Amino acid sequence: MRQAPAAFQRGHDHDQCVHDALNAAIVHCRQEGTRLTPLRRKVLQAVWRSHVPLGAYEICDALVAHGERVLPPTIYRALEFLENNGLVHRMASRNAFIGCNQPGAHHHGRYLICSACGLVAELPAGDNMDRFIAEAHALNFEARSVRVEAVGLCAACAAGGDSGP
Amino acid sequence: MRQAPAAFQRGHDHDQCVHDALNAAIVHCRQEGTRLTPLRRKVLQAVWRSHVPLGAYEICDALVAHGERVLPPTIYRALEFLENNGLVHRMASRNAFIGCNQPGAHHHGRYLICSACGLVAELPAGDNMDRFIAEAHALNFEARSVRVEAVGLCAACAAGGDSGP
DNA sequence: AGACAAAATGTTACATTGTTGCAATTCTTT
DNA sequence: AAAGAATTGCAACAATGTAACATTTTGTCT
Ligand SMILES: [Zn+2]
Ligand SMILES: [Zn+2]
Ligand SMILES: [Zn+2]
Ligand SMILES: [Zn+2]
Repeated sequence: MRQAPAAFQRGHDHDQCVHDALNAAIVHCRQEGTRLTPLRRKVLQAVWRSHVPLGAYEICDALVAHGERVLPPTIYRALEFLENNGLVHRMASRNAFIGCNQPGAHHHGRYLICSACGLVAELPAGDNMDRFIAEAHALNFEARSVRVEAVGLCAACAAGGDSGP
Repeated sequence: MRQAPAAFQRGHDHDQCVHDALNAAIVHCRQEGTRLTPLRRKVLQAVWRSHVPLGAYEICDALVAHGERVLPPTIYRALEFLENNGLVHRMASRNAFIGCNQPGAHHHGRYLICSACGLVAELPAGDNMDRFIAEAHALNFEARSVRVEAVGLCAACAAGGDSGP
């Protein structure tokens, strides 16, 4: 069996996980010439601190808990920036946001969502995306972006495990 | 090129489309022993009248326009019933609902969503679903339901066409 | 440095979407 | 008919998302 995504590994070094994501974002924005301001960095950090997608108002609360007073419009604007720059993804089915582990603007997304603990892992794009796009094309539909969301149980929860980090 | 889904065929007999869907729902509920009450039937009809997904409040408005006074909680309950019985699907990315053309409780969903005219077509489950589930399984994730949403342009809109029904 | 323009953030007020709780009604079973 | 379950009506409310405008910060050009 292949290695489970980091989000599902209960023992993984999550501080490192967040740290690496922030560094990758800093590098990415420098390369693109976009501005990862302190506020945006804090929002991104809050999102990454959880492998369970966070809602906009939960991000507000998280920042307030860190002594930052930030209101919804500001959060939504920061999230808009982060999403446009491929640093977070919006999980529409949950009204919540998750950090992207493969920054770089627009790409198709494939997600595994545990219905028990809420953890979400993003998979790298696979060739079944291309097959689906080809299938749509045969129906005369030009697909620009494709999202696949699988809801089920992660290994820990399937094993009757406790809720995760 | 294969035949485009009915939702994307501007000339299709949409009255027939709605009529067939309602009949299929009636048969399905009779078989399952569930109750497609007048209210639920009206909600289902309102949803089917549009191949563009309707929000809950739009359904309210549609019913009011037909002389029915119905409030949100009632709509949401009817939609919950319809979704549980596989008669409508919720498009989370749009906070809206679309009729299912292949009733029968829980099945994976694959949708083509036109970003220009908003029309949505549901495709029958394909084998790329199975491949994806197998891939998830190899990562120790038990997928129970999978949704694929492709956003792009339908043939009419790609051709610079007008907005559709 | 000083002046200006652009971008980002703060703030208020509001719009939209979805839910809780309970009363009234309708359907089913005894 | 009487009791019990399911459905619907209704009022109030919670959660999510946005519009409009003021203020601050940042970058650029003299
Ligand atoms: Zn982590
Ligand atoms: Zn889990
Ligand atoms: Zn139709
Ligand atoms: Zn279209």
